[in-house]
Amino acid sequence: MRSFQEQWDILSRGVEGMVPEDAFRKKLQKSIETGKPLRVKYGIDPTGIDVHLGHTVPLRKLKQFQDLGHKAVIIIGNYTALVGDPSGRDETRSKLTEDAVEINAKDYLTQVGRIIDLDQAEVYRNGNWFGKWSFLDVLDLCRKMTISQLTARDDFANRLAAEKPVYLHECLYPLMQGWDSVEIKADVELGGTEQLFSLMCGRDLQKAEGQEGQVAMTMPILVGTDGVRRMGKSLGNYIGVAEDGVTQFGKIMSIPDEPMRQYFTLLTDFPKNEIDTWLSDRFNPRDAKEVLGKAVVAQYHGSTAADHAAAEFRRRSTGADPEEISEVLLDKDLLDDNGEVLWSRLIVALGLESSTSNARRVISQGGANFGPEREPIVDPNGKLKPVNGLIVRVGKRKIARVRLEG
RNA sequence: GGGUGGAUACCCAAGUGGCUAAAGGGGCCAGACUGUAAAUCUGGUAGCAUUGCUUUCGCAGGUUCGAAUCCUGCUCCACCCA
Repeated sequence: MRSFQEQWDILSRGVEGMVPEDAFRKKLQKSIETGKPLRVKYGIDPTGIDVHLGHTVPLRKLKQFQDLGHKAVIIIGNYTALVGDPSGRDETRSKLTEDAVEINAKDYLTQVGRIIDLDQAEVYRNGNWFGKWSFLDVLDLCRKMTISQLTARDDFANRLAAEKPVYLHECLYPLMQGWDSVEIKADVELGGTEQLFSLMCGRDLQKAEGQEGQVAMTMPILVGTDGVRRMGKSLGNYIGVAEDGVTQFGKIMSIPDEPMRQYFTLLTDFPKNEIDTWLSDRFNPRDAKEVLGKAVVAQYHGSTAADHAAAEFRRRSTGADPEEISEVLLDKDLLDDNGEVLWSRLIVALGLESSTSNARRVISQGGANFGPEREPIVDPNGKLKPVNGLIVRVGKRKIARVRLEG
């Protein structure tokens, strides 16, 4: 087992807060002395299906614990998912069915397995215990918190101030999450900064049950590809771990410069001095972003794929077409008696635009071209006689090849 | 139980009889510029058989030459008082 200082250096990297910090030091010290690994909890609610880089921030931290010999304990919040975490939310989450939650849960674990060694981890569903509770048990749990404690939270306070609803079941969420810690006797719980309330709730409940009380280790919220708002699926600014390398790489290249340091710190293992070098004036931010992109893609697809993604990106940035162009079989019904087809219809048929109106728009704006010479398509009412293998481009990214029948 | 306010396009939000496919903002799309980044600027953003036609303003009816706007009923939501 590594020394205290070595572990501390790794584990404290990129951490927003440890509450309380000295408790963590003690726990870590004790773990080293006794050889007993820390139990590190991370809970996820299977509400969606795409694990994105924002989720990987605490997951990567969990992996670091794991690599240092500690025990990763993953809680699948199949019961809490039915409630909906109000943290960081300005509105109530919608309810899921139990079946949907279970499907999501399995899918989640597959994706989480890309980061965590699941064989070495303990995985629990909190329905295991909550499913057996009686109403009396629930009431007993409610006894542990006051309304004023709840309303002190920004999430709720803001919503109340904005005259938006706060439901009773949402108030139970932190208590449920906290109780999970009691059940699994967590030493540390990981979460985003917005989770602090729930994490501390776990600590309080544990102490009330005669346990030591976990340390809340909060991780910064990763900003999304827009560089402004938190990364999230519903905001459309996320990079999914299941996405292909070329897509991931392209998205990373498209982030603003400002969040680069955060991305480097939270998503890669580069030592700090190396990150400083990349982000110094001596390097073009573009190149630094490329390093970042490769490092991230390599984690999910391997270094070969990362190199390929970077090369592919360069190809496109020099104006070349991508290596692989999707081919679309053209329905001959679209052709008129002369064997011609309207450009606008062709563009829709190729899946480059969603409606002929959109296609016409993009044509009249000069956003479409075709053929090896990239001849512009200028007339929204124009037609052509399509040939096999014809390449049509819309905008900078959308491209497709025509295939005729036979 | 009582009262008040609300439901408008992807989202927020104006509009209270015709000039409204519906202001403004966000998002998104295209173009310019660039490091194919961001920022900025320009244009666009219901559909179609596109100089025209059709559908859209919670739902269902009604009044009117004409309704998102008026009337009736219904559904849903929030807040306040108890």
